[in-house]
Amino acid sequence: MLTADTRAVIKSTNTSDRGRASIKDVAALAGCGIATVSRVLNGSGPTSVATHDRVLAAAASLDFQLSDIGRSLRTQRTRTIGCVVPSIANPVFAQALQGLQRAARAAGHQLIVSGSNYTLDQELEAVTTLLGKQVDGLVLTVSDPETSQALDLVRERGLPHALMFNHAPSLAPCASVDNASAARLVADAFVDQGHRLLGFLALRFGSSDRSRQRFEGFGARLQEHGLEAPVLLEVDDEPAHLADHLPSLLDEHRYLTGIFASNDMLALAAMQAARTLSLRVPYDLSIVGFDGIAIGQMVEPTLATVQTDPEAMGTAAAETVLAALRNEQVSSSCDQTRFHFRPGGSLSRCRDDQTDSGEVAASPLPSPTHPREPSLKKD
Amino acid sequence: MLTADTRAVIKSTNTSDRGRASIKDVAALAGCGIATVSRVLNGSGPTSVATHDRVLAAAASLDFQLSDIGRSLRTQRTRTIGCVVPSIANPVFAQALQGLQRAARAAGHQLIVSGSNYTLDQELEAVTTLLGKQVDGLVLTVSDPETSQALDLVRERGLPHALMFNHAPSLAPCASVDNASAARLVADAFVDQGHRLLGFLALRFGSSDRSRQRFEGFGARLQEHGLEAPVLLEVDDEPAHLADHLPSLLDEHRYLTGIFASNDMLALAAMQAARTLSLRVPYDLSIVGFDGIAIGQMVEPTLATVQTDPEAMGTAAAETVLAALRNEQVSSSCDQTRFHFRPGGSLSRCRDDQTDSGEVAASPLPSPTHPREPSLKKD
DNA sequence: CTGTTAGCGCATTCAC
DNA sequence: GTGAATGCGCTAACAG
Repeated sequence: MLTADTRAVIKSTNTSDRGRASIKDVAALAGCGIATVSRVLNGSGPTSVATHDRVLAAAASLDFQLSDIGRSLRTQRTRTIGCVVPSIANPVFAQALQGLQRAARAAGHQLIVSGSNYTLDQELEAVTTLLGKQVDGLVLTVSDPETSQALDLVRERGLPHALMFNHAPSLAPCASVDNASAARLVADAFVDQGHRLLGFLALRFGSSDRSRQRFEGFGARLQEHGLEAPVLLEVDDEPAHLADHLPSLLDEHRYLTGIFASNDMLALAAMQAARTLSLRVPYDLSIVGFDGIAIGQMVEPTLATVQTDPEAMGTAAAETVLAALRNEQVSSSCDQTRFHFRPGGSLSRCRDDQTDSGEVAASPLPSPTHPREPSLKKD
Repeated sequence: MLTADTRAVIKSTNTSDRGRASIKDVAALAGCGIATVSRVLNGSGPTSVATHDRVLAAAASLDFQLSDIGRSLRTQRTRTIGCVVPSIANPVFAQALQGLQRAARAAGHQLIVSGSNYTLDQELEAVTTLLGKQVDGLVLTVSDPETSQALDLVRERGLPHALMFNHAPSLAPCASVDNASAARLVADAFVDQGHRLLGFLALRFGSSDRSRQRFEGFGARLQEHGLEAPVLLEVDDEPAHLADHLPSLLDEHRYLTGIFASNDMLALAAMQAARTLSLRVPYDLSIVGFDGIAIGQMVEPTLATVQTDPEAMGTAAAETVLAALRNEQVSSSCDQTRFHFRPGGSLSRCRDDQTDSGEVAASPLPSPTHPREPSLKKD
């Protein structure tokens, strides 16, 4: 009969040779079978305290860790959730990822993140790769749920999934805001301030359902106010080129008194572009964004925007797929996150305002003639 | 001898029953061995066009995809790189992730991202989990390379790795900027503008080597200019609570004319806090940041800062571990990314400046008395 | 050119 | 309580 010590000598095949220790090494060192090691380390099944301790000691001395890929192959679960968003660099998605991460981690899952750079092929490629990696679930923000091959693929596979930011309850569970309704609030805000000539600024309008929904809500509400549809200002270049193109775009539309930007990053970029043109925000041009990212409140003037809760969307999306992984029934297929219009210094009364009915003229309204500069230069 | 069709009937065990098809199903459908399927799908080894096509057809009809976990178990490689950063929500890390992602993807690798929330235990936990997942390599930004258990663990395991933002060439390959030298530039900039009473603002100073290196470079250079060491303003709360604590912190130190913030996010938050206190930036308080994130250029006044290239750091870190994965020799153990001081509206001449030597007094310097409010309210 | 075989590390059934 | 045996999906030898 072999003592534990003797066996310990006999093994020595795997551990030191190459890479990390395997469960066999631990079993050999502890003088037991691999099944026991598995049971101890997983806390499954009964074990005597004696062996329990021996296994733990052995594992510690080898600083052994069960291999996830071995387990995954066996259990067909990876404890991993895939996530693809248009851009990690956009704070709005970064915040959502934060929420996702927290929820996933709390449930013992890791996140594999992929960025699609707002393109359809990278979107599909990312999902394909993720499927190959056998993620247990998927959280996506796609360019357009109605036509997304990526989403189709996931649905075919029957993998637990949820959309973030996208709103398409009939296609997939989603965590989003009601973009159209939110955009209507923006229209109201502009109209309240006497604006009539408005533009809608979007990045790659054609490939973002969110942009379109916001545009439509905005336009529809404007028409209800008896105004014309907003002018669509589209930038479909690389986000990096924004600084180049935005100023000329704004310059071509100087007659506009207000611009609703499809998201806060764009709105901020527009504010910067306006400065380039010596247009003063909000006096010469009012700007409203969408999302409510933190930096919007740090700039001067502060950015008027639709305040949403990206982190909550991430959390909600995560909960949806986590619930599905636990085989729970998902109650609502659609998590509508709260939102509200958040006033800010970037939106003020229109200088061309002609309305005499002072009913809504409660906000501080600068006289038609303005001082040459609001702050930086002295006169 | 069985025809392909007959065999196709015989299988039917796995495919439709449960989950996805396996390589066996494809082999059966194509009427060949699994090895051939593997060869065709991987483009390894020779295959006749005939079987090649049959396999492809079979795979397509089952919409089969090779399982990464099967492959990983066999090859002991996961084509996956783990990454842990303090916070996904900080744009500086988001940008770095962007660079990382691009490089990793180009090399056929995925990224598993984890946030440590600037805490040591989450840092260690994240790395442990990542090791369990058998990532091929690791890219980290740790709180302090000298003492990080997480980094120790990785080094013990002998896994290819690289640090981002951290600068500790003796411990691990790293992609960073020379924080101390960069901070000296900031000191010069402040002194050039006649500032003498300066503060250094940091978040969790004790647990960030980057903060400390910047503080030291800043302080050392100030002393070379014959000035006192900067006052250390430390915020060690949750980043979310910044808005609460920062104003009172600044209020306690009204005598300071300039503040060097450890990073741009903090600097932006400080600018916001200053507004809360009706302190005008830069006239009442000059602020300089560090990193050079894009939003810094979108705010008004623009943020003076040290311009770095986070994306390049991500790329460099990725290249380092990718090279190691290809068994290439890493040339330099340390990739110093370029940086430069970037002037901005948030830093102006000190109003208390007593120097008569008007040599550098080129910047527009407002008179000691200012209008009551900069912009938003009318008087 | 192609099929058979042997594990990779693990969880799990089934005896003991 | 515990161990031996099986197979998850795949790639790499090795025969043929």
